[in-house]
Amino acid sequence: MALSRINDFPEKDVQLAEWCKALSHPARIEILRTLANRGECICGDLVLDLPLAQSTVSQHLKALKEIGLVQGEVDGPRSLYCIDKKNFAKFIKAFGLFGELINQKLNDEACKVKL
Amino acid sequence: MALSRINDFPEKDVQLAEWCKALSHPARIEILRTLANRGECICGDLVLDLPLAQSTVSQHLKALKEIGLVQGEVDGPRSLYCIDKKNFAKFIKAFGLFGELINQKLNDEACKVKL
DNA sequence: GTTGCTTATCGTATAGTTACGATATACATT
DNA sequence: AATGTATATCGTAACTATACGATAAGCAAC
Repeated sequence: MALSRINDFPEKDVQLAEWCKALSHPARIEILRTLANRGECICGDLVLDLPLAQSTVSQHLKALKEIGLVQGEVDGPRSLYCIDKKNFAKFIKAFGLFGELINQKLNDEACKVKL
Repeated sequence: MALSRINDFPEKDVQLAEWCKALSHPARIEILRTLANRGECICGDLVLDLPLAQSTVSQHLKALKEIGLVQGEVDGPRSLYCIDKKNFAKFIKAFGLFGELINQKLNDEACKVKL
């Protein structure tokens, strides 16, 4: 790259883009859904659920943790994960506002282009 | 990669992941918002709006078109773009179902892990 | 037909993502 | 202390994304 231009964009949009990137792989979607269904999971539970190697699942968990959508805690020899409710709610809200805004405009003003 | 495992995941999740990937860059978020606000745009309008070169904007538009969130049409020497309302609505709906499901579970069953 | 304008595509460089196996680390249990 | 279990991290490979400039392609207007 010539250099990333990410920081030339509004912070709010950068944040929404990052959250969406967290959902841009089906494994991470599955992980979040499983964590929601079970309340909490150890890494090994998720490995059984997913068609991926243990190290790969651990990597996806790390990504979700860094983005802030899950929390992790050491529990003896295991690691216990759960969804970070507060940040997840922020994400849902930000996405909702974006979607609402667009849907509203699309209703007001029909798209004139036909392909 | 050892080989992509994307197709070992449920089609529904792969689709949602792809739509989210479309929003995983702030330029594409901006493009969608601008298209919604103005109803339609030519590529050059978007280039003025964004801190990116013309070829880069064209690339982002191509990506959005391939994913199905925007439509494009040739208009003389220009290209006219607008949001693909139908697919955008599908995306919003799929995302909403995912978010709802998770929020519901998070309310039922508090996350026990604290970090 | 030539000029000018707009956009797409090509070539390319760099950075980031996804995936795995192997290994290290950390704790429990014997 | 030694062994076993669970997970994180390292090393690595392949692929994908981001970005730009340069060029090609398409159309309008002269």
